[in-house]
This record gives sequence, C-alpha cells and structure tokens, in this order.
Amino acid sequence: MFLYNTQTRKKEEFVPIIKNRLSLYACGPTVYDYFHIGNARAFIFFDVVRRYFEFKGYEVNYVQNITDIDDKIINKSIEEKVDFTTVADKYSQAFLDDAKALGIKAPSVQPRATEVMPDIIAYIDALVKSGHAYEANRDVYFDTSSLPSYGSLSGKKTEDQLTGARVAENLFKRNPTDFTLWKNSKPGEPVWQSPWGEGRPGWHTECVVMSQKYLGETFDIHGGGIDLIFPHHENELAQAQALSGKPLANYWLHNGFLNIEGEKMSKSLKNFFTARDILQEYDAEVIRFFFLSKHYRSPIDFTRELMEESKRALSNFYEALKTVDFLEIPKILLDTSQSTEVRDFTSAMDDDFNTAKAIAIMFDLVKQLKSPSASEDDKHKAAKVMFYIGRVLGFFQNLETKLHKKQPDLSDALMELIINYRNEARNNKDWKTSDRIRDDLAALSIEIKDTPKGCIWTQKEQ
RNA sequence: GGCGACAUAGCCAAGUGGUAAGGCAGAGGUCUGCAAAAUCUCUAUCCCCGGUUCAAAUCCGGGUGUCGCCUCCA
Repeated sequence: MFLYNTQTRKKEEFVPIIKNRLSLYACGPTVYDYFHIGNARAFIFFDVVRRYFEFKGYEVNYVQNITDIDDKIINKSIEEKVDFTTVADKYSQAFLDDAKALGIKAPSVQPRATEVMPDIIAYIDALVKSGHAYEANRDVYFDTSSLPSYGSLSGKKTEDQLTGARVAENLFKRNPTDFTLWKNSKPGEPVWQSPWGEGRPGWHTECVVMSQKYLGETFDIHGGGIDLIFPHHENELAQAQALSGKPLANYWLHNGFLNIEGEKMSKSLKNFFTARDILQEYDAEVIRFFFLSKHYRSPIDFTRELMEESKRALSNFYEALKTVDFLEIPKILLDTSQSTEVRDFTSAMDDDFNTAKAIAIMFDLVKQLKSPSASEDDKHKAAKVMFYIGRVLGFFQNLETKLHKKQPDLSDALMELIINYRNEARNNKDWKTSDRIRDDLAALSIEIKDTPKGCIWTQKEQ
C-alpha cells in the first residue's frame, strides 16, 4: 500500500508502527459555526481512509479533535452576547449531527480541547523549560529558531516568510514565524490558570496534546485539509519534535481544496455553503459520490451540474442492485476475496486511495448486474461484491430504506382516480363496469357509497 | 516576493514509458399503441514548442494558461 506523504512529497509504502493496527489523527472542526462543504470533503475522505484500513483488516484507532476554545468562538460569543460554551456546545452538537447525516462513522475518540487543558498547560510548560518557548508580555511563544528542522513539512524557509508575506507585526516575537502557545486574557474572555497567569491556549497545541494523548508520541497518519499544512501542522510538528525529538506522525495526508463554480469559497463572495445546506438538497451518498469521483489530493469544483450528474450516476448503483433481491445481499455467503473486482478495488485503493478508479470498478459491476445474459448466480455474486466494496467507500448505508423508500401516501389520489373512472362508467350507464369496480374495491375492504354529494369511500376494518 | 498544484472528449475523471478506463450528457438502433423505462452501439491521440527513446499523455527542458498556500481556514 502506497500513500502520498506531504512530508516527503512522494508516494511511500505504508508500514504501520504496529502490525495490523492503525493510529490515525485527522483534524476536526473549530466549533464556531456550521461546518461547510469543504470541511465535509476532509471528513468524508478520512472516513474512507478509516473504512479502507478496516477493510484491510486493521484495528483502527481514529482520533478526531473538537477545538472548542479559540478566537473565532470567542468572537462569536461576543457577537451573540452569550457565553463561549454556549457557542461551542451548539456547534459541537451540530457538527456531530451533520457528520452523522453525511454517513460518517464516528471516530474512536473525539476529545475536546477544553477537556485536556491541564495537559495543554503542562505541554507548554515543558516547552518553556526545554528552552523552545519563551514568555513575553504574559504571552508564551514558540521559538522557531530553536528548531533547525522548522519548516520541513511545508517546505517553507524562514527567510522566505519575511519577503512580501503578510506577517502580522508583533513586537514581542523574537522571530516572525514564532507562534503563540499561550495568550494572556483580555477582560471578559474565558480564562484558565497557568504558570504565566490567567489566559488561554493558542491554536496549535491542543492538537499535539490530544493526538499524543490518545495515539502516543509518534503515530501512523496525521491528516487534514491542504491549507492546514502551514501553519497548523507545521506548528504541531514543531512542538512535538522539540519535546520528543521524534516525528509526530509517520505519514502526513492532506486533501485538496474545494472551489465553488471555479472560485474560492468565501462568505464575501456569497458562495459559502454549509454541509447542512447541501444535505437539504442532496442525499449524503450523492455528496460522497461527488467527492470520491475525484482523487482526494486534486482540487474539486463544486457545481450544481456536477451534483446533478453525481445524483444520476449514483442512482445507477441502486438501479443495478434492484435487479436482484437486494435485501438478501448482505446475507449472501460468498468468498469475495477471490473476486477480480475486489482485487482491482484493492489495488486501486492501495495506490494512494484512488477512489475514482474504485468507482469505475463499481460501474463494471453495474454492467454485470444489468446484463441480460447474466445468470441469477452471476448477478448475486456481482451484487454481493458491489455491496461489499461499496460499503468500504461508505455507500449503501441504509440499503433497506434506500431501496424500500416509502412512497408518499397515494391512496387518496388513487381513489380519486378510480372513482372518476367509475363515475365515467356510470354516466355512460355502463353499470357492469361501475359495479365491478365497486365489487373489486369491496374485496379490498373498501366501501363505496354514492351520495347526493358525490361518491365517498371508507376503509372497513378487516 | 516565496512555495506548490494542475492542464486528458461537450462536461467530470482514471491512466505516470508500450500504443487513451469509467461516469454524465449527446447521437443512432432495438423494444414500445403513445410516453417513459430498459438495452445495444458510437464519440479524444492527451495545452503549445523542443529533446531523450524502437516506443511518451506518461521522462527532461522551455513556454502558455488556471488555481491554491504564505493571514483565520478542510
């Protein structure tokens, strides 16, 4: 299995720290608002990563943080004149709800920054004591010049930052790339006691602390969106490297960005969509199909047209499954490991999660299922394989409800239809037909009565 | 100014040295009282120029174009 490692900018063979076990950390949300469709890409991708490793027989320990203390949360709480925990709680819950609605399997552990505050403070303290961090003006900064390898993940050299970069002026920093570990508090802000006075943590430390707490000093995979490479992941790595002298993760995976109609998504361009919005319009699996039809590292363009296409394409999966007794599919006993499609699927996914190719394999199976010349036995095999690999990508999660979708209650409309035909027959004095309709309905325990106001019908108890 | 990604048919998208997967849309055929559905078939030499090679979409060099990161961001 080969993964593209951001650290080395190469595909590398994946070797887990412990055989058949995967320690995976992917950055979760900062809960200051509903998460957007771009976040959804990352969450869905790492959900697939997790599912695929499980498919490969790994025991997966998947940790995803919830950052519930941050400037943006505080700003929102000031805006809305509520406590910051009100904001954090509201959007944490929204995150959990929306992730579930997207068909994302819950991570093994989902810690919150505020739950590990003593660990965060201890971590910063250790950095100060080791000489990698310094206190200035009641803030604590990480000293990037103390770590020669700083910049290795993003490939940025410190000098480059000085030229043309919009680095905020900060008189207390020793180097422009130094970042805040601990912020002294302004009046009215949430505070925690620390060796440096009352304050709150900076952005990056919570992730190092939470990942190492649950996964160990060095774990297998760390991931997130491509924009997190710098500064977030670089700064996480720096802290870990400074304290342990070891890499934080062996492989760094980053998914590409999402654009809207060719433009960057932003609130000012009014092309900002939350996952919640999109879920109103499209089924979770349509969204998933849309994302997985392109390689995770490529940028993806979100358009209505492509969503409609994805919808049509995905419906072919279900149409194909309808050619067999689909509810029996999960019960079919079959050694899928011998199937060519499963082999092809595995080699596609082993190659840095080539989900686009994996989907093409799904369509091969669609073709087999729809082939008039296929035997029932072949079809059942194809359906089983399709279900099996589809589940790894996160499809077919509610086969029963998807395929047995409840129709809107048509009885009223249908009865009106029938009664109209019967009235037509009665107008033509075609009593034979009209009586037959009445008798047939009676056989279904539906009683017809012709009244001066028209025909009424009732359903009799059986 | 620094760093990086990408450029394959109408659209989306695999393919990273051996002669262009797949999906959507479209066209034609079959089926059909009509419509729909279903089904079959068809549609590209890979941004441009030069080089390496028996062989390049795939490697190298040079262009052009698009996008992103460097500030909160998935």
